[in-house]
Amino acid sequence: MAESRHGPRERMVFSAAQLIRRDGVGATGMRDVAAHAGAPRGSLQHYFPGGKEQLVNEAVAWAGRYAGGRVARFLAGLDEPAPSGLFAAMAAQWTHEYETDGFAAGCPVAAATVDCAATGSATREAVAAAFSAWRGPVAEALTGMGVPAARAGSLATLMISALEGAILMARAEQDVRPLTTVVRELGPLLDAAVVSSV
Amino acid sequence: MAESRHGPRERMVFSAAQLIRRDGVGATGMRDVAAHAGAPRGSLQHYFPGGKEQLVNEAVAWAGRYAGGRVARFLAGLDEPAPSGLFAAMAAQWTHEYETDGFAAGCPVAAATVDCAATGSATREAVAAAFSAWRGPVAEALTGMGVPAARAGSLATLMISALEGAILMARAEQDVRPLTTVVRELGPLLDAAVVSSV
DNA sequence: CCGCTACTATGACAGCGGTCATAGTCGGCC
DNA sequence: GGCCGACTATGACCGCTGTCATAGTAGCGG
Repeated sequence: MAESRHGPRERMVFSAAQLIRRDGVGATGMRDVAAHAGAPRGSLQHYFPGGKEQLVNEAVAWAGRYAGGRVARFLAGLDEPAPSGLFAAMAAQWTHEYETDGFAAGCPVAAATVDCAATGSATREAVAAAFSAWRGPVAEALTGMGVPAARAGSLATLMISALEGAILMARAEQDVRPLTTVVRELGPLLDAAVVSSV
Repeated sequence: MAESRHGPRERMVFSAAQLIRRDGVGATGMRDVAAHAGAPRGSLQHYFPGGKEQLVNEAVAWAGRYAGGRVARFLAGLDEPAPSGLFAAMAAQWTHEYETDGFAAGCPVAAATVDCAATGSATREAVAAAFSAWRGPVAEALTGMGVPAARAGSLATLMISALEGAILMARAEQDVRPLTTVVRELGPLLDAAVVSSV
C-alpha cells in the first residue's frame, strides 16, 4: 500500500478527513479513525494529546493545504489558461469523484464548519485558515491570468462559495448537475474579468 | 409568546430546525429539542413515532418551505424588480442575522446534507426536496423578471449554491464579507440574463 | 360513572462517545 | 546487559443518546 509510505500519524489525519467529509464531525468516532487508518487505537492519544478537537483541526488544515495545492496542478493542466478553465477543473474533480465513487462524501471543511462553527472556537479558526489557504492560491492564479488584483480575491471567494454550494446540492440530489450548471453559468463572468492584454 | 399560537408539534419542528442549523444534526439531541420548544419530552414519541429521523426530515422540509416562501416576500419588497435585487435580499437576510445575532447558526438544509447525505436516504431525499422547494420559487421569480425560462433554473441553482457557500465561509470567518462579495460579483451576471424588453 | 382517545410524564435500557489509566513492547544507546 | 524513550495495547469509566415501556392525566361522548 502506498499509505505505508506515510507515517501512522499522517494516515490518521488523512483518514479523519475522509470520514469527516463523509459522515460529519459528530458521527465520526476516534475508534473509526484509527480503524480506517489501520493504526492502533493507542496511538490516538499519543499523537493527538489534544483529543478529538486536535485531530479534527489537523484534518481540516490538511484539507485546506490539499485544496490549495491542487490549484497549481490544475493550472498546469490547462491548455490555455483562463479563469473559467481553472474553475471547471476544480469542479471536475468533484464530478469525477461523484460519477465514479458515488455521492457519499463532501468537503471536509464544509462539514467541520457546519458541525463546529457554533461550539469549539479553535476548530472554527482552523476552518477559516483552511478556507484562506484555499482562496489564496486561487486568487493568485487569477491574477496570473490577468485578473486585476483588486478583483481576484473577490472572484476567488465567489468561486469557492459556488463550488461548496454546488457540492452540497449535488450530494443532496445525487446528481452532478449543480456542479456542471455552476461551471457553465459562472465561466463567462470569470473570463470577462481578465483585462485584455491585446 | 407568539409561539403559543402554534401547536407543540409545530414548535418542536421549528426548534429542531433552529438547533440543527446551529449545532448540526448529530449534536442535536431529542431532549434538547423538546426543552427548546418548551414541550414535554413524552410528546416526542407521540408526534414523531418515526423517531429522530422523522423529526429531522420535517425540520428540513419546513426549512425548505420557509426559504421558498421568503422569495415572494423578497420580491414584494423590491422597488424595481431585478435578479440582482432578489439575490441581494436573500443574502441580506443572512448578513442582518449575523450582524445582530452573531454567527452561531447556518442553514439547516446544509447541515442536514452534511450530516445525513451518506447515511439515511430518507433524509437525503428530504434535503433534495427542500432545495427543490427553494429553487422553484427563485426560478419562477427570475422568469417573472424577464429571464428566459431555459436559464432561470440554472441561475437559481447558481444563486443558491453561491449563497450556501458564502454562508459557510461567513460562519467560518465570522465576517459577512463573503456574503457581500458574492452579491456584488454575481449581481451584474444575473441582471445581464434579463432579455431586454425595449 | 364508564370507556375511550389524545397527550403527558418518568424511568429504564442498551449502546456508543471520548478520555483516562495502566501495562506491555520495541529499538536504540550508553 | 540495563535503561529509557517512543509507541502500542487494553480495559474501564462516565456521560449522553435514541428508544422503549409503563403509568398517569385531561377531556369528552355515552
